[in-house]
Amino acid sequence: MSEIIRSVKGTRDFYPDQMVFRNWLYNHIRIVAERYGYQEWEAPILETLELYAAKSGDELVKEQAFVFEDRGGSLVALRPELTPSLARMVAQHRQRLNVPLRWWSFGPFWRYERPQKGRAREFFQWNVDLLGSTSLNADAEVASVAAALLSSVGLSSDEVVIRVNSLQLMERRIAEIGITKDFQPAVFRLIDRSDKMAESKWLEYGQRLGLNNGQLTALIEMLYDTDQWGDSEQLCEFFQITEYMGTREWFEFDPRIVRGLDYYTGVVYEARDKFARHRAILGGGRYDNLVSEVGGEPISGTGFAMGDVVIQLIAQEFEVVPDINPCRTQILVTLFGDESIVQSNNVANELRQNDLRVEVYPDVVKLKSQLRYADRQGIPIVIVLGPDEIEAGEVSIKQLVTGEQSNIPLARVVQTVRKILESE
RNA sequence: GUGCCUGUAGCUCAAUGGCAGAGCGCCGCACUGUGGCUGCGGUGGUUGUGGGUUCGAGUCCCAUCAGGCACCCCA
Repeated sequence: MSEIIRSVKGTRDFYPDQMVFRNWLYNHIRIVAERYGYQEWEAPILETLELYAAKSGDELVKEQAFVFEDRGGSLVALRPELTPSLARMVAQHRQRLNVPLRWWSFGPFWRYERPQKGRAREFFQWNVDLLGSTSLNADAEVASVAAALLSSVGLSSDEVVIRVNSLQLMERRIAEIGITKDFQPAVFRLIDRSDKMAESKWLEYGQRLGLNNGQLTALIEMLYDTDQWGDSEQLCEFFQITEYMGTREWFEFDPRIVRGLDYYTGVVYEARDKFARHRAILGGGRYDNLVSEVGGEPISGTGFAMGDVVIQLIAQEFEVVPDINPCRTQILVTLFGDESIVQSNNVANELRQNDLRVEVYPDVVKLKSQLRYADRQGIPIVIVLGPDEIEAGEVSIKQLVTGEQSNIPLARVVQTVRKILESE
């Protein structure tokens, strides 16, 4: 045998037993999103590079996008995020869309980075956005959808927190410290790293940026001031609304949250496990200018994205993922010989016409092997159909969990199987 | 792109520079028309690849490929 061709770095193979998690997550996502009135949508997986060029931040486009030339010579990118596509689609059909828009989407994304814990090059991402409202009700609602999902999958606010901040508040604070506006992006990055770097390194880094000791001291003091959200009307209102929405317990003010994407303009947040041992589970916030930047009429939006990788790590860590059998088959019909293939298929078809999920064993092999297969697949019922049963116009129904087995007339197969399945 | 760590059976991992092993899995038999459990037997390998040092390399050295982790960035 020649060597097995390798999969592409950073991609993951989803065997049936691994699809179970993704589908489980997707089901929770759909139910929660619909509960809040959000509609599912999807964008192309390929977009022109131009779409991302000025909107997503240099790093994401220049370093992390999968970019290539198509056969016609145009530069296209595998989408590294969804929000620019959202902005484009909204801009294209602004007039016919009934605002406010509440949209959600779940699909694959690609970023060319070194795979590591919580990060893959191909990943799935849930996006939730509300466009056409500048009210903090919208921010609080979208963030509450995030909280509702966390709750829905079985996590608690003791395990996961959504840390919230306001970019306006931060801008004000930074100005008060005497840092000019052009330093702001660099200082945001410095703030972002404050819990990652050792304090001495962090101070060094701050000095390199040109901050003096007084400014650094003031900055540190600000970063530890967990009560200052009271100075932000925006945040006061945000927290107040989450109270009304019944999700207040999930949120916490954190002055160190400044999101990396360039297009955020207002309230921002990210969810982490309580002790921040993993990467962010989800991140989001308000973006006021995005749609106008792709050439549309200005429309304000707020939304978040959640990747599938970190939430899986967290869900496994807190043991909230149920044990689901990837095999959904309810009944296996055995095959005894080439002569009895008619009878086996007749029984299977009758069951299928009654909405039951049925397999017929494809090969004439020992009954032992057929039963062992059913056992390993976790199929609860086996219908044994051999010469004796056929002769008598019966089938033999075996329940693998209890080992019980009985012969019944062919005409009563459906009702008997139904009864067994209902009693489980 | 930078740094650190790891590559041994299908899987998880052992093996002072000196005969490549265990558990699990898989296959068979006990039980030729009955799974799981048990007992017995069997299958398991170019030690990632290439080179070097050595009487002798899974082990040491170099290169290379792959994977993991961290940085960068971010879901």
